[in-house]
Amino acid sequence: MDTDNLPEESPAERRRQRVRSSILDAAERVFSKEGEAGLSIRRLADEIDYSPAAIYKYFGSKDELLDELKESFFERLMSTIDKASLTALPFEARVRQCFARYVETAIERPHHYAAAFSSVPDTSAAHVADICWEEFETSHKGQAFMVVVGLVREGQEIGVFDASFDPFVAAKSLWASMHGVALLLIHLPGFPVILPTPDHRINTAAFIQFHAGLLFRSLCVAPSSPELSGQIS
Amino acid sequence: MDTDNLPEESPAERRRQRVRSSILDAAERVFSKEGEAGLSIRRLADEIDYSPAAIYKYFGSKDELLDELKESFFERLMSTIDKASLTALPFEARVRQCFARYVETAIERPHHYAAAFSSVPDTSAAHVADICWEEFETSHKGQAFMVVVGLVREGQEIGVFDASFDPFVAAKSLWASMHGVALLLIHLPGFPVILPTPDHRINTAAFIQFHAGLLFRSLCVAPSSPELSGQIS
DNA sequence: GGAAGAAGTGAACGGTGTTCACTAATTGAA
DNA sequence: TTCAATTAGTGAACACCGTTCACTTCTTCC
Repeated sequence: MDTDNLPEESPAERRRQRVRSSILDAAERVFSKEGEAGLSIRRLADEIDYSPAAIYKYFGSKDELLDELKESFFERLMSTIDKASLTALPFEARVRQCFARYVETAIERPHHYAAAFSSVPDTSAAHVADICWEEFETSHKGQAFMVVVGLVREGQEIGVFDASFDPFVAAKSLWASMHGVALLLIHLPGFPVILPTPDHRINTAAFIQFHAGLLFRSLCVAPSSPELSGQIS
Repeated sequence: MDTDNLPEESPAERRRQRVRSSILDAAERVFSKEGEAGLSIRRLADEIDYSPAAIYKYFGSKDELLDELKESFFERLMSTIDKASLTALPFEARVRQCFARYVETAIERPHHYAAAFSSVPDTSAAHVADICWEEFETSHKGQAFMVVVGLVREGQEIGVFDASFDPFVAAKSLWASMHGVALLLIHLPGFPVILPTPDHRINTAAFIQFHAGLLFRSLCVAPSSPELSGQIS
């Protein structure tokens, strides 16, 4: 039992992994193109020439299969932002890079990103408080978040960002903003170009850069008028 | 034909409207609580003591029914932001109010808001360019957007906001940010409180205000260092 | 009163996720 | 090598879904 998670090299196990991968590959292929709507167990079975019931020997349910797809996408998203944060660029360029790469990666696979944030938990009970930090911190989501926290802290240390902001809260704001841009571009892709006159039309990449500029700006040391800062009460 | 949209007062018509409303009411009730997942035609039929087929005498399809739910929610959302923009508050307070009321209204009905932005159009073809401004401008979404554009313009006119920003692009940024905060609060409601130490915990309302402050700040006249501004290339 | 039309229904079609008894293949030990 | 034990894979079924359609029943209007 102790050796369960080691890579068993028995032919049976390798065969099993191969079939499992072929299911995931087919799922990835269909999901990328058509999203959750186009992905059914029966179609997946068709695609890999197995019976629908066979899939259940490899995945407990459709949701479990989908979760695996989403999780591996999150891994990619996390590694994207992590890599961008480790470049040798000057601070502002690095922050903008992180933002841009995150949004670009998100809209590259719109169905994945949208589906990853599609569940609406009921906020009725005290259940909300159950979500604990430990659980979050070890997830890919959490790791990506910590990268953003790190950037805020760095900006504060070098005196570019306002040190009065709580880095966690500021990072949350930054993330919410990235999230919003990514989802707006995914759900309303025509939006960046449907402005009234050609003069106002800008493309997606330029908009991402513009927004990154605004975000950076919002955290910088305070402009002259101090009453504008949004402090936590 | 010209009088089609006038309220016909024949008893038959009134009866018809009553049944139609009862369907929508039941749908609203179920959808608010359980979202799209819990709402089926058969269940709706059960709830109002009709057969499933009867629903199709009133709505062409389930999607059509859902669209009506979403549309009326958008109407409420639009009127919320519109009303907030017309208060007699000073400029900054008014902007913050608009932001806060938008996000609050969104998370009040999480399923509605999430569903309203759930379709992922394929960005493959030139189809994207088809979305035209006229169509957008007359929608509730478009009207809400124009309110934000108006606020940006006002800020620029009174010299609080940086006049070099294109109001449409800036408004789009603002909206993306509001959108992101709303969706983050909907999909990860535990997020605002899952910070590592109690010191960093803030509640939802405080976070919304904090973010509003950041947003306002990001549009204000430039801080001393001019290279920080995010201009459109 | 009787024709025309609208309201409402039950049964069916093709689709979905999932289960389960079943067979066929593979494995490991005697 | 043989044989029991385990695993892989299947087809049929269940309970649900959105939707359609022939059909009846009720209402409206001439």
